[in-house]
Amino acid sequence: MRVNKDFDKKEAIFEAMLELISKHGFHSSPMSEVAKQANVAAGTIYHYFKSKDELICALYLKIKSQSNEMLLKNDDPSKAFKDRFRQFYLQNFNYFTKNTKEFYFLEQFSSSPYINLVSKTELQALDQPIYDFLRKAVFTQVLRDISPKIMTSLVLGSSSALVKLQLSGDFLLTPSDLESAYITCWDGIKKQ
Amino acid sequence: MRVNKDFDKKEAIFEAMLELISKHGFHSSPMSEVAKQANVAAGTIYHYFKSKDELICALYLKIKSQSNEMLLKNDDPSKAFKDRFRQFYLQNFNYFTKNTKEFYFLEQFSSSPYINLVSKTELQALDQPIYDFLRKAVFTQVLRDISPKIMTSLVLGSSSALVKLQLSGDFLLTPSDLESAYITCWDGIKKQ
Amino acid sequence: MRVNKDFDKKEAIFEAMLELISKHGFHSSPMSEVAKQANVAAGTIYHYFKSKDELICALYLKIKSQSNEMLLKNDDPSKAFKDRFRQFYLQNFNYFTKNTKEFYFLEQFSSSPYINLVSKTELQALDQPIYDFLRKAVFTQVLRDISPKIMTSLVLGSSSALVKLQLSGDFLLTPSDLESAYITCWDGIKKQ
Amino acid sequence: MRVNKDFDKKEAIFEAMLELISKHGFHSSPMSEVAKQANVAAGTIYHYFKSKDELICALYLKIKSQSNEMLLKNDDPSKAFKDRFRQFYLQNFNYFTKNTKEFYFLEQFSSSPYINLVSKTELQALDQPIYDFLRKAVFTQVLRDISPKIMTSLVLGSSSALVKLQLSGDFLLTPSDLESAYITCWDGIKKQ
DNA sequence: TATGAATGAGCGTTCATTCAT
DNA sequence: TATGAATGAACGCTCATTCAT
Repeated sequence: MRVNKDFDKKEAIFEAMLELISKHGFHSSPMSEVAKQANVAAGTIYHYFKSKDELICALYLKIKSQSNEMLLKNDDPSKAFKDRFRQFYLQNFNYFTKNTKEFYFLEQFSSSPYINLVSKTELQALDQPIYDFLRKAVFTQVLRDISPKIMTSLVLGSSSALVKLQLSGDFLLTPSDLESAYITCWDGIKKQ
Repeated sequence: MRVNKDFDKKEAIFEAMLELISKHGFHSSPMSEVAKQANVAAGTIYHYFKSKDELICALYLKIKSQSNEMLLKNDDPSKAFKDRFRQFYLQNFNYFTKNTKEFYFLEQFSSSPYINLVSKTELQALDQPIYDFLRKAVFTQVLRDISPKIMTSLVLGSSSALVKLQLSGDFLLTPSDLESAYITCWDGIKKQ
Repeated sequence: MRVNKDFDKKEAIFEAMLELISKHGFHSSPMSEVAKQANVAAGTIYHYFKSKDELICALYLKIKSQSNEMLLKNDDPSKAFKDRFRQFYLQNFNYFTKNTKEFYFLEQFSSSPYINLVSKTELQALDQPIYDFLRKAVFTQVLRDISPKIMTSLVLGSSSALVKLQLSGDFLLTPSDLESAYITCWDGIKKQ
Repeated sequence: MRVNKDFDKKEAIFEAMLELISKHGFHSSPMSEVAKQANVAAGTIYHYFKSKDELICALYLKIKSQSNEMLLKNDDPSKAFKDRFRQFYLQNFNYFTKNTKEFYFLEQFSSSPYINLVSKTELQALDQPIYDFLRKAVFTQVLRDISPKIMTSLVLGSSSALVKLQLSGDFLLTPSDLESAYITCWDGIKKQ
């Protein structure tokens, strides 16, 4: 099937770029290498993407949306919010700790000027589920009364710092370390 | 004077590289442009640094050590730890919010494979003051009993996420927002 | 046709490099000039050769093997060895005297550290025909009983010195000069 | 003393350049490295030599004249010419076999376009002693009646080929090999 | 005379992109 | 659609040479 073939190639290109950038960074990930790893010709990439920048941006949106989907996948709105937050916090750690290529890529991209190439509204749309998740808890007075944007930043910031610590290899977090980290975060943001 | 001239050129090169990378990223900061902005010949850079990579790494160590020094500059050990923490937390925000080039550069560097080019012991030495600042508070039971490494990650992670939020332009934090953020962090990490 | 185009470009690059090096030496034969003379883009050279050094070495092996083939092309094993030797000796002179680019290039290469970049076994294989040509004559007691390696050196050394003399322009060898040179060499190496 | 100091520096520069070129070739012997090895500042070289090319040419003339002087140093005109020739031939081999830097440098220089930078008359003057040595023997009918220029070429060519063979490491010549080589050469050139 | 920091043209090489097939 | 040879601008870097000290 044509569609599947297309899908496969595009997917292979994405996968190759992800692998290369996560490992070597933007400036050591030439298109020729992407082509080689994706088993396509260099020119083929340009049938799917206008330019290297566009490919990288598309990859970012794809990975970002995939991961965000993952993070709330097991959310159960019928549970107590504290439990839902714990589930979310640990899920985040586990997901990126196991999908390191995705983590390294997202970190690099969002810390670099590349981030300015994607529209802010598109970015906000991607973070909307997490944002909403926290915002509702603010409105229902489960969480402190601070701007949901700030709250989202604080939670995600500390959470990804935790992933970075684990991946650095300097410190291996035990399950009980994780519980401590989660409760530290929770005690900070909960309605006092 | 020789020493001053050297200092000036090396400093000018550092400054030019910092400006370029913070604005355009590693791969859009050619040495030729660095030379131009630093008002030196291209070859001159190579009297001070063996390679582009070495220059970038040296710049990282310089900026990182300068900023870390700033963060605890006004620390007053005679005060209550909570106040000292507040001072540190706000100082961090203010410093990077005003020195955006430094912030963008540090973020990019530490999120990229470049970070692997500097020795871990050297990195740890740079973070030692902050690490010690928090560690002592853990030992004196002012803070929760969790690993100082984890605590450092959580605090710095949430703090730099806050800076990122401010610099993104999406949300301008008021002084009272900052107070909320600080107290959120504090309530999380303090001994319960 | 692909094959012919490849052949043409590679050949053109070889030809351009040969011309430049024979005329200006290694260090005054920039790749940009090679590209220009070969009517290809600079980058194209790197589809065919990994580096300048590799191109130069490949060129040496090509020229060396081509010339060695020439030298014994008209050898007629049914003739008396003395006649065969004369034919070989004069052929050598004539070939290099007419193909001066090849001569200058081979001389420069084999006198320079470049020679260490090609494997000795590969080099020996190229000289094998000439070596065998003389070795057999030693074994059949037509030539003096000295090591074929030494004999090969003596013969080729004096022969290429002759070419150098002619090409220097200081002295134009007549046919009878050549006969004298040949017989001088022959009288030295023949079984006394 | 000034003169001695000058002499020392110039000598040190010569020595450094000789060492570098013999080992790495012209294009891997930067002036900065010459300066370092000679223990002088880069600029100092330009007090003694106008340019790199001039330094290299001066070095050639110096080495060439030194070695040529060596080659006939022990010549004893009262002996039989055959013995004098043998002495010369072996001396040549021994000298270059022991002074390999000089040999490699001379070979590289005289095979490269550099040779065109020195005046032919100057070159001829340097080779005059050897030329005369053989010419007289031609005139006195000890040697074949062929042009002394050709004779010089043949002898020196085969002789330096022998040195090359030895230095290549492929074949270690014994004293008896040397005798064979000498007599081969002699039997070729002597009056038949 | 001696220094060595500074220069900048020019080098070898890379790589995003194109286009004839 | 897919290819990959070809392009050439631009890169990081070198190095012969200069000149203020």
